[in-house]
Amino acid sequence: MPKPTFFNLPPEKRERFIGEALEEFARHSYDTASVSAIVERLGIAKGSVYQYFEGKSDLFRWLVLEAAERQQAALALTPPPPGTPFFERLRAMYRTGMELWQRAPLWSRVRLRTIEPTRDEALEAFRTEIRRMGHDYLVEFLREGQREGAVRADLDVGVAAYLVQGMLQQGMLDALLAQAGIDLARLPDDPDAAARLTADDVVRIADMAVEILARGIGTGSSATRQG
Amino acid sequence: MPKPTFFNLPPEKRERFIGEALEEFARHSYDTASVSAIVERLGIAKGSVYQYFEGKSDLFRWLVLEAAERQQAALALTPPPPGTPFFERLRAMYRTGMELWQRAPLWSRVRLRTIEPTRDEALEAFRTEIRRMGHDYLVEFLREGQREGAVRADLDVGVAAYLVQGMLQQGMLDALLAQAGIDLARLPDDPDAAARLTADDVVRIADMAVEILARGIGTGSSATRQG
Amino acid sequence: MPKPTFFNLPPEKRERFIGEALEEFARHSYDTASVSAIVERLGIAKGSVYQYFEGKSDLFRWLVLEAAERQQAALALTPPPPGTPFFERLRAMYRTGMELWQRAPLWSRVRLRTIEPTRDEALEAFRTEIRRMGHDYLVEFLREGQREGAVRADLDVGVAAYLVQGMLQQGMLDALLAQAGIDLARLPDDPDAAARLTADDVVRIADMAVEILARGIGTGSSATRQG
Amino acid sequence: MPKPTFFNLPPEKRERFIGEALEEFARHSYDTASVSAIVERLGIAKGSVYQYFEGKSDLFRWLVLEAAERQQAALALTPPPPGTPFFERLRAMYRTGMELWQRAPLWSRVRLRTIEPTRDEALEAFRTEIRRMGHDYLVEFLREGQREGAVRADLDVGVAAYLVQGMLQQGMLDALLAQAGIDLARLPDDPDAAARLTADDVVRIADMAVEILARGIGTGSSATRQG
DNA sequence: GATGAATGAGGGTTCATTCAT
DNA sequence: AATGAATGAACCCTCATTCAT
Repeated sequence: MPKPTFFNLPPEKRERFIGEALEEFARHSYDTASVSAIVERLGIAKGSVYQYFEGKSDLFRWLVLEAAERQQAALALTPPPPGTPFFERLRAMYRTGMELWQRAPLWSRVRLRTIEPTRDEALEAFRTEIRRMGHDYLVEFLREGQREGAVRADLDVGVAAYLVQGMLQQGMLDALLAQAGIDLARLPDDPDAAARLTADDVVRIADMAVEILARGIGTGSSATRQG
Repeated sequence: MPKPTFFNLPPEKRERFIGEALEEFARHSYDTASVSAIVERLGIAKGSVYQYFEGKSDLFRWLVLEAAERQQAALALTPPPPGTPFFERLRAMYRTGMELWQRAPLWSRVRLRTIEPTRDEALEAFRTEIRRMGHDYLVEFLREGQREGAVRADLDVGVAAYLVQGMLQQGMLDALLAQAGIDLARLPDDPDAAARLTADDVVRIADMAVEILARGIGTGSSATRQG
Repeated sequence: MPKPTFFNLPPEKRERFIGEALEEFARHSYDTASVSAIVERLGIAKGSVYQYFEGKSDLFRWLVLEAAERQQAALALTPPPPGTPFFERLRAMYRTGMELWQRAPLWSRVRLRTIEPTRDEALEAFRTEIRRMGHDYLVEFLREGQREGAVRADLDVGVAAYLVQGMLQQGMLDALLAQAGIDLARLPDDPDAAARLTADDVVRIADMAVEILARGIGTGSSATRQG
Repeated sequence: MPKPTFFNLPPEKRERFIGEALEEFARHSYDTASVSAIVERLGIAKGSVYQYFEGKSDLFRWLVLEAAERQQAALALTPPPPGTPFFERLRAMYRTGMELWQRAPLWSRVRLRTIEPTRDEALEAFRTEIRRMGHDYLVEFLREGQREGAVRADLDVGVAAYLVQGMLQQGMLDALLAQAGIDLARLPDDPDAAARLTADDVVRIADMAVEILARGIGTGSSATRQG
């Protein structure tokens, strides 16, 4: 976690720091990201980073957690009204997720850095924990769908959660990037690329994914219709 | 591509070399993999690597292409008989893919290294090309399904291919690893972990994925039933 | 020397400061001791150290001198009655010294830091001076012994002083630590280790050293008998 | 331990390397010695050090062990004839030790670096082991003296060994340095200072130490006479 | 064909000290 | 009087690559 120093920074300076750190870790994996590169772009002394954070891994951890929190906050902003059918809730969730990708692609990218293993053994525990939380959340969500009769009761939700997550994480990301005509590696070079996607593109892709899932794991009793 | 020297190597020596290089790139991303580590384990001179290959990226490229070829070869070994329904062909394809994971997890792991961007700019073109090929292949496969009336005609196969690939690449991999009780990062430490999966486990997961897809993107006219 | 600020400090705060600084320099040599570590444990600002002292070396110098003064004060507390034979005075001196080790091992440890050379050239003059004083004191003490007929008259006290000091400084320290079952490096981690020595242990070791010296450099005219 | 690379080095280059490394670790404690300083003086690349040794601590360990071996070898060169009285053997031992100090003061200095604790936790085990061996050797030597009737039977040799070692290690060293008119810290700056000591000086100091010990711990039955 | 010593830029991290607040 | 952010040099170590042998 950041040292108090970090929060005492003038907001403008802190934002600049976050911006550059975010970009570095969005652009490169944890291992290949470089503290030196960050401070060079910022034009500050290398030692300063260690006034703000315990070290590279501390900075990384904070960015990832912050990214997760911002995602949570965005999802919590527009909660579906009570009684919304399961797959509608899923659709809303992923539309929101994709809008986030558009508005803050770097944060979303860093959020997904937890997928990749690291050479830093101490980070692996953190990574595993974050991943487990994501999986558990999805399992519980699918179980709700089963209780509501929307998801097939015979589905092994433990396994299904991985498949669904794969489609919604890597799959939708790749689809979006292809639509925007940009490669994952180039995204931080051109963070506005995501913003150039039309709302229609985003909605269409999210809806396609949800429809496939609705048919694929749904009972069919509450057929989902596209907007 | 390897220099002639590499192919002139005594087969046993070449195999040893491949084995260690494979393990290094399975264990670590391109950027974090270490040529030094490979030669150290092999007990050969560092310069030898540069007798066999142009350099690190050349070695990586060859391993990835070799992995792809071995996968192709395995798929070509048991071609489905003419007339096999579309989703049966998909199921066979992914069962085979997963059996490959069990038999040769390191090759499969290296094959997927192309998902990750790299700091080596020169490699990015290669990576993009490989990925495009994988995507194109899947798009064409889905189009076949549409022509056969097995896949919904209104599906945007360009987008769907990404979703399907996400589910079948990251999703099935995660599901398999969870079943084997091992983390992706630990896989090369324990290459036998994959082998400990029962054939039943593998079949069950592959079939679940294919069933979800059959319902999700299929027309329902040729419903797939599990064995 | 400390700035006036240091002496204006509330006594409790000053004591805390001394305690942590003492521990740091007891635990580590001058060069490897860390000002940062001290302020971190104290929870005060780094700049404060520079309000109290000129810098790291100034702080170190003061601690060493203070340690020497406290040792002097302890020795002066129980002066041997006039007429006490030479080796009895020596014995009393070293018993007291060892009791000090028990009561205040950290101060004693810092006192001996002057044995070790330093990278800080400016400190070397101070270190040499302190060492010279210790040596001169011992030389003078041995001369007294000669005048009293207790120490052999033909002894080159200049050289002998070094030998005696070696036995009594490094030798007795090592013996004591071995008795306490602790290594010098671990002493500051467990300052109570010294306190666990019984008075008997201490007396026995001090007496053994003094007896060896009495026989070794004494005239034998006033044979020393152990209590 | 050094890598093979080190032993494959042209002898002249290897000697230069040893010389500079030796000087650095003679001049500074393990913690404050600097790999950078060594390579700078040698005019070689920093990476080269890591071709020869695993790292700083590996280099240090080797130097210390090498120093111990050279000392052993020197002692073994002139074994006392059978029947030599105990304190004569001790005297010979320490005369040899001091001649070594004269001929190779840097090696002797590095040998004693094991007295100082280190911040490198991994080194502490090595240091403790080396120290224990030295102590054990002296204890056994004193026991021999007891068996021969030369050392008082009632002496606690475990404790006495520490006292003797203190006198002979720190004490004789300080005496020698004072005689040579040089400080321990300045020794590596002027390695010839030791060589300027006359043989008489050395013999006189060693003999004085042995005589003190002979009287101090001896039975007096085989009185030692000075040459 | 094989070697392996040499390179030197780059990695993350620690530190005592300064100085504007 | 106290703060604590900023500095920047120094630390040890790793790496892919080269090239004379």
